[in-house]
Amino acid sequence: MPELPEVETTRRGLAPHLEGKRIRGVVLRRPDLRWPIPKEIESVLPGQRIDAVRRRAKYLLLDTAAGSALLHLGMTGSLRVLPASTPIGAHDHVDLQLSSGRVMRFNDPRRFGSLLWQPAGETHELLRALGPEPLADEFDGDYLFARSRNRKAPVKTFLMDQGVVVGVGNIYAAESLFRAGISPLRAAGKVSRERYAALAAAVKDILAYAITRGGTTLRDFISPDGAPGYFEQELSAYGRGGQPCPTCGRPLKFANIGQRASVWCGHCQR
DNA sequence: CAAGAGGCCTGAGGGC
DNA sequence: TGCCCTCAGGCCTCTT
Repeated sequence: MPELPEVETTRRGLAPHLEGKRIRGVVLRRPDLRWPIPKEIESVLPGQRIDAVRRRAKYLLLDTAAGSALLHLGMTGSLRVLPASTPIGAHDHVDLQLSSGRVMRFNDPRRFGSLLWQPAGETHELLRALGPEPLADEFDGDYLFARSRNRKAPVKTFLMDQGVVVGVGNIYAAESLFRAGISPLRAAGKVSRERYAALAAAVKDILAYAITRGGTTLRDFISPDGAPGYFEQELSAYGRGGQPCPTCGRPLKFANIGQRASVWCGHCQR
């Protein structure tokens, strides 16, 4: 499930294939993904040149002079750059035909992903309420401390709120809280400034490192070498419920928190 | 405003 | 071997 490192890895894989190329045509095999695909994708995008491939939160933005195509990978979305002759497979919903002769193909079995449009100079509604980027300087312990006062929701839920900070999903929330030694069940408003400093540092370290590993869950990758993500080999908590804590050896606890599967160490995380 | 629940969607995996 | 059920979960939207 793509979180920030996977989306960033995708962006880095796509950029050399897309930047400076022109979009020759768009093929939509369904009229909608999570939301209806806006008409501009077919009426405005063809003929545009892609000036840059950017990432904001878990969205990818393909910038053109007319505006930006917004892509979200949802749970199961993937983007690949392929020879135009590559046969269509199941769940291949969208093609962008490139002036290089290749196509960027959007595959998404569960269709939680989206393809949207943002006119030049405007910010799409869905991007407006997003919190800061976790790797930006403005995201730190003091910020988390200030935002969390009087919040009674579990700190894990708070950390996964995209209005608080973007890009941290279930995997990296579990790993960051483990690293910082904070119980995911603790009320967000009851975590000290010092411990939030440790948490912010853990989020930054883990996300940055996961990016260097190519993310956690990308398998069908778009780069020419087809490299998958390797970070899953280094997960301490996520998906390891019942197994020994890497630090103290006691069995890791497992429960749903905020309707999300959660794993933590009842001894090391308080 | 905050918090919790519902819903979207399909493949994987377990049980029988 | 094959069917059925449950689960996975980002994140928007609705309800309380």
